[in-house]
Amino acid sequence: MAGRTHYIAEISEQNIGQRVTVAGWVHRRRDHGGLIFIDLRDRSGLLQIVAEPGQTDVFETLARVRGEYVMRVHGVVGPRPSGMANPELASGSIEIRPQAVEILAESKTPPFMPSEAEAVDELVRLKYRYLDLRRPGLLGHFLLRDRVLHAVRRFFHDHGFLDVETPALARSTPEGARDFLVPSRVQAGRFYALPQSPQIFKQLLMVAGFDRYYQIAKVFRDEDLRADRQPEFTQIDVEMSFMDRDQILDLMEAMLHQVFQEALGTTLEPFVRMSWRDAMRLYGSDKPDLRAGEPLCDLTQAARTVAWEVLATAPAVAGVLVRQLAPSRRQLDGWVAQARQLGAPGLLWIVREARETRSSGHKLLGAQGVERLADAAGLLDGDTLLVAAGEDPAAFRLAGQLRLEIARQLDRVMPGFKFLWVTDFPLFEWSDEEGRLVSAHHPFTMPHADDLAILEDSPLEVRSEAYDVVLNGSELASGSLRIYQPELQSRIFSVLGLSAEEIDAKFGFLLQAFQYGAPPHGGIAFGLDRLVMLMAGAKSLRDVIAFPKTARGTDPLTDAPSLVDRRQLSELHLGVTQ
RNA sequence: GGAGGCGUGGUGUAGUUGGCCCAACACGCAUGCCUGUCACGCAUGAGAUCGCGGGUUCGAAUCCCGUCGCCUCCGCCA
Repeated sequence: MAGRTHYIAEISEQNIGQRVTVAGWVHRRRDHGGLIFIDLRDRSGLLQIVAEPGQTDVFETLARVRGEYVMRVHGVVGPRPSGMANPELASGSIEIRPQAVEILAESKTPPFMPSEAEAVDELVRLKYRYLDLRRPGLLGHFLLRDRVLHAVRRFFHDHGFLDVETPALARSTPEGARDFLVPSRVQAGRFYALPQSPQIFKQLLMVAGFDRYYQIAKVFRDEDLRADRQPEFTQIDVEMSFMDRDQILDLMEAMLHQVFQEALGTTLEPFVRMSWRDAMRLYGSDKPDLRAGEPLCDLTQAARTVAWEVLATAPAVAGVLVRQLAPSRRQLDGWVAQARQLGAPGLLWIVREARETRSSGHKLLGAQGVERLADAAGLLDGDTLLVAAGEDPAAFRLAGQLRLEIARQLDRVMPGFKFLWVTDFPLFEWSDEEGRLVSAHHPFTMPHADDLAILEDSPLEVRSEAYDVVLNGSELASGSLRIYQPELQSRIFSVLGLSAEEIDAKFGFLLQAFQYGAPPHGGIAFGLDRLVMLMAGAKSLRDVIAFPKTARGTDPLTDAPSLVDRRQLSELHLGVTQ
């Protein structure tokens, strides 16, 4: 007896009467003394093995088997006795009557059983990640991840994209996230950086005339972690030449449609497209969650005419609509408290009911002012309006956060996948920390053609040809058309306040490349892990990465990062301070 | 860097207004019984000095100080 004839999921009632050999782990055993049931598990599923005492050697072997032992079972597929089928199990109507069994490996009692629920502390699960990954639920995420990657690769290959690898040992670039550094042994005192993205290389590939590039690229950012941020993660990195923005958006959207169709069997709706400005006005966020109900109301104009000066003179007044609820006073107070916690000075509420309109603003605005705001928001009987006033983006951001929080509280977030494109991001933003303008996306982003004239005079007004894919309130991809004219690139650098020497030292090679015939080009990068996480309905990136890091950046399984010995350090010309 | 939550047998939790707790329950584990279970059942048993260090007290899982670890969020993430 060797190998196996079937994966468990391949065995069905069609195989009744056949001899099969299966191999896997003991998921669970039920020992009745005179009768032993074993649920055998392989990657594909579960199957019941029944041992009766008649065949002594088989029975005795199965009697000493324990959870997570590895076994091979050779036997005949049989139907279960009538009334004994288990509808919970795909193989619930059949079982295997073993003729020979082998224990291939014993197992110590595991710290937790893969057959048990998710309730085990995550630190323990990470320390025994190989056991955790045996859990059918977690395994399922990786089966999905594989299908997604396969669909992605097929799409790009079929559309003429070349899969090209770019260096993992690259040059440190200024701007952006903190780099992971790798010391050079050969070049004393010098460092490589692990790529935050293959950005510069893929642009050089466009200069090289590769025309269409993609890569499933591992990238690294040395920043603090979150449930949806790991220090190393995987991007679907894409770049293409001679395409305008809408052609790129169309093609990338087609890619996602195909991936969802093939990996999940889900047909997506066409993606909404929205400018950054509209996204901020309508949702108070550059990554709106379209599942969380209606957009915000812009009440700034309506508020101009009310009696209360604070509202009338506020640069921005934003309203959150909560339809058909009749909230309790306690609920309303809770939202006000929440708004305060988010940094708002206050929050006004208006509840329109058939007989009267309740509001916390009657004293300040008068009944007329309350009605005016309610009308402007389109408030119907039974609806509630929350009003936040403040600085221009701030009031909308706050209202946007409240919109989300309340939708979650009321369990009103719709299921499904709501995609949108957000376009026309600002080219620059002000950095308080650095006291200068910085690129909102990256310094190679193409400015909007209509705004080139104000590049130097009103840089903060300049829109860019940058675009994001947003899925369910989460940034899934980010990209842009790139600058391909060296002169324009120099203008951008100088608006960013980089000196000629700095530019030459940091980006000289790129600018030089652009002097040898750079095609117009643009691209995008998708967060693969985030995509799989959202598709799987997982709460954390850790659930879709085989060997993830903890929130403090450690790996409890291998105990990385670790100390290294003095000799390794001295070879690298390094000393550790402190 | 900041805020919050958590830390008690292998696992999940209870106990946290100090003494009734050298710690309870469930799962798991061991042994025995059990021929149709599928979270099998029944019985018996082993297993934790309560993250770690210090302090207060006649007495600390429980109070105080410090520290470590995990999780979430803010900052940060071109």
